[in-house]
Amino acid sequence: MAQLPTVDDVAERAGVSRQTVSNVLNSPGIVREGTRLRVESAIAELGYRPHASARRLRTRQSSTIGVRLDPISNGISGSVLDRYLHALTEQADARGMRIMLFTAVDEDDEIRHYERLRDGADVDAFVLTGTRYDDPRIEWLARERMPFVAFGRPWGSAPLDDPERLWVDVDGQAGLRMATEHLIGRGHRRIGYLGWPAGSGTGDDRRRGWELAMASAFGSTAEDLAGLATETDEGVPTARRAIETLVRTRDDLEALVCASDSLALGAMMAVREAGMPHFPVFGFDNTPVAQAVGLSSVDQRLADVASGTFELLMGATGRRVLPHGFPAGDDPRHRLITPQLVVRRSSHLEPVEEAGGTTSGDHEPTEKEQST
Amino acid sequence: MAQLPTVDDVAERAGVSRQTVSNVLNSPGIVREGTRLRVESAIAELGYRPHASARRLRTRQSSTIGVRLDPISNGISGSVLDRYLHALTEQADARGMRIMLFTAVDEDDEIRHYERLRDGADVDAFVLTGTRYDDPRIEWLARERMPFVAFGRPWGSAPLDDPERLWVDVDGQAGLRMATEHLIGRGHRRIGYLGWPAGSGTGDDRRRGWELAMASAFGSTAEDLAGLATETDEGVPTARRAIETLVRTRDDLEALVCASDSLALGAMMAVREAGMPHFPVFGFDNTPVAQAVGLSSVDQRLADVASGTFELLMGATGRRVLPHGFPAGDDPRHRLITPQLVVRRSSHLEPVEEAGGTTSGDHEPTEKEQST
DNA sequence: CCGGGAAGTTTGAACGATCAAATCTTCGGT
DNA sequence: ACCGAAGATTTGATCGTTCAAACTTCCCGG
Repeated sequence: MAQLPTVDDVAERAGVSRQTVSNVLNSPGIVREGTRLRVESAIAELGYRPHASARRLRTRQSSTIGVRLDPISNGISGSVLDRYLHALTEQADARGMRIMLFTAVDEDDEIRHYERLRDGADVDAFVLTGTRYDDPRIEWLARERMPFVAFGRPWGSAPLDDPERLWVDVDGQAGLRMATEHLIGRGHRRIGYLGWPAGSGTGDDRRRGWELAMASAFGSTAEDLAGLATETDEGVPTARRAIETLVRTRDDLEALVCASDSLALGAMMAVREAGMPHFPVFGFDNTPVAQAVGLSSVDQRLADVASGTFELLMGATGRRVLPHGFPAGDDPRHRLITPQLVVRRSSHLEPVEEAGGTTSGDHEPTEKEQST
Repeated sequence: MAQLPTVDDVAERAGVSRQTVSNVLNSPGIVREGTRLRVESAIAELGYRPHASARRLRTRQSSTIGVRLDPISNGISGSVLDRYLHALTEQADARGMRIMLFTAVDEDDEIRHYERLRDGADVDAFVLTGTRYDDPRIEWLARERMPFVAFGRPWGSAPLDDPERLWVDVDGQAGLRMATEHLIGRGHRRIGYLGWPAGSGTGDDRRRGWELAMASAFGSTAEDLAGLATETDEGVPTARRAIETLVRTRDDLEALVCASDSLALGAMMAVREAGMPHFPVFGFDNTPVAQAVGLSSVDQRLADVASGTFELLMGATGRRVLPHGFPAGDDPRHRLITPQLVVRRSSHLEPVEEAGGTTSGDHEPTEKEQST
């Protein structure tokens, strides 16, 4: 073949005009059935495919969503973003959209990329990750009226239901509450919490889930809780040292829930070294590592997060990005996804037979689940 | 502003024609200096940015590279591809290129996506990962003369230096040889190998590195080596069981090198349970998990792999993708990257003080290195 | 002072699609 | 049968850029 076929080639073959071919593709409803079939078979015979750039130029839409790939995959939890990215890509495929990546060294650089990608009409919208208090990126996007959705609540000064700030997030509070209640159901009372220093919205929210579960089951006071909680920066070695200290000072501790799998992994290592190989530990994120080492965890349901992202961007079934600030109908401006417990060996008191198979190869959190 | 400025707006402001503005942007050399400066300041004043879709339509280039995001991030080693993707995105930025993602359920589906993305002029080239023996994707791309580079040698029937099959890979053989020699240098002799079943090009290549190191240091025969090697499918639990067996039958084993971090992690768990907390173990991939738990490993230098990918696609400094089968000049059609040892606690006999800091927060393999 | 060629710049067309408006068909109601 | 409106299809213009060729300007040697 000399050249790729165009709408004109298809039109000629089907004995209709350009525009009719275009209509068959974009608004099949307004074309008479006979014509439509004729055009469709011409398309099939010629193997015609619309030229994406030409369409984008004319429609002024790129059907592309920009995502920044963070500079450093942050330790073992970094895989959360990677899995989210994967789920996003699948959703994008289903909606006729594409995901374009870019990198940036810091937030200002990221904003410069926003400008460049917007002005070049490269992307219709952005998806943000790793949001923080009063994130300047969100401010910029809202001010410029650029469509976007943040993965992670925009904790900060603006109200969470601000219609200009769309977000999707995982209900970490519910997740930790579920994990804690699971342990309570297995008969534990003195359940500790290992989290990050106060001040990160995400971390504070997760801790609150543990606190609520403890308070509602045992009426624990703030003092009780403070004695059972430890805070440390993210990382396996830091968690390990923190728990080594904790188990020395609190030898009545029966179990532990953690704000992340990294922390939980460090904690697991510490309790095993301390001669308590079956001390129950719960992580958060359900990373591949948790799966590999048999760590119970809380799965973020990233597929649901991704489909929520697209619902906010494009409406329930829309094929194009909605203008900034105008989600379809009365849709709420956010999605809060309830995560799912994944119970593995690490949260059982008794040793688990080594037969294996229960934790190998599986990827979906189906081993044993408990919702809400 | 009502509308984004176009070349015409810039041209009017600078008192020149469209095409001159275009020339300033694309071939500054042919424009007289005075004119160029005038146009450049008009561009700056108006904040003009070329419209990417219009340019792509006219030039018939998308300046975009397609990458398939694998359906399942394969366990803890999945992060290798994620980090490669990140390195690719950075390189792309530097070359004025973009990375577009797509997903596919299998190889045939992936090929259908190739067709769609090519015919829609969405991408100029593809980057393949996870290649296997006689990979049908490579055959299709070569037959269709679509530019591409594979990360991973196209092990199989075609010769490795086939000019139609460009590839970049990490020299796994050198990596395992380095790891083995490092252990030999520390005085070990009976060094075992834990790898995958024979038949995967990558696995066989890595094993060969261990064999060569052993043979050249101790003159080990094939029989000696067979007794020291174990094979199992990828995965932490499988590795753990395999090593539990191995240490029972070979109580003279002194150290272990593995084909992946997953295997190494399982091995570490097994030897620790067996009461040998300081048994030296080496992994491969330098995943975040290895870093987190202090596992010595072999780093793939993914930044070098990514820049090699772009050198093959676009030439040393080119700004556009080269046609299929015609790399610039006499460049070899491939890049074989030598990996780098990252030595951590897991390969030391003596316990390491718990002070930490040596393995926390770092990301680059700088803790202690040894090249070739 | 003119011819010729290189260097610099402009003009018209094209890339492949969709939008907006014009034209042609179909069909029901009187 | 005829009219009008709704339905279906076609035509002309346009999105913003670069290509190819035409045109201008400039410089130099004869």
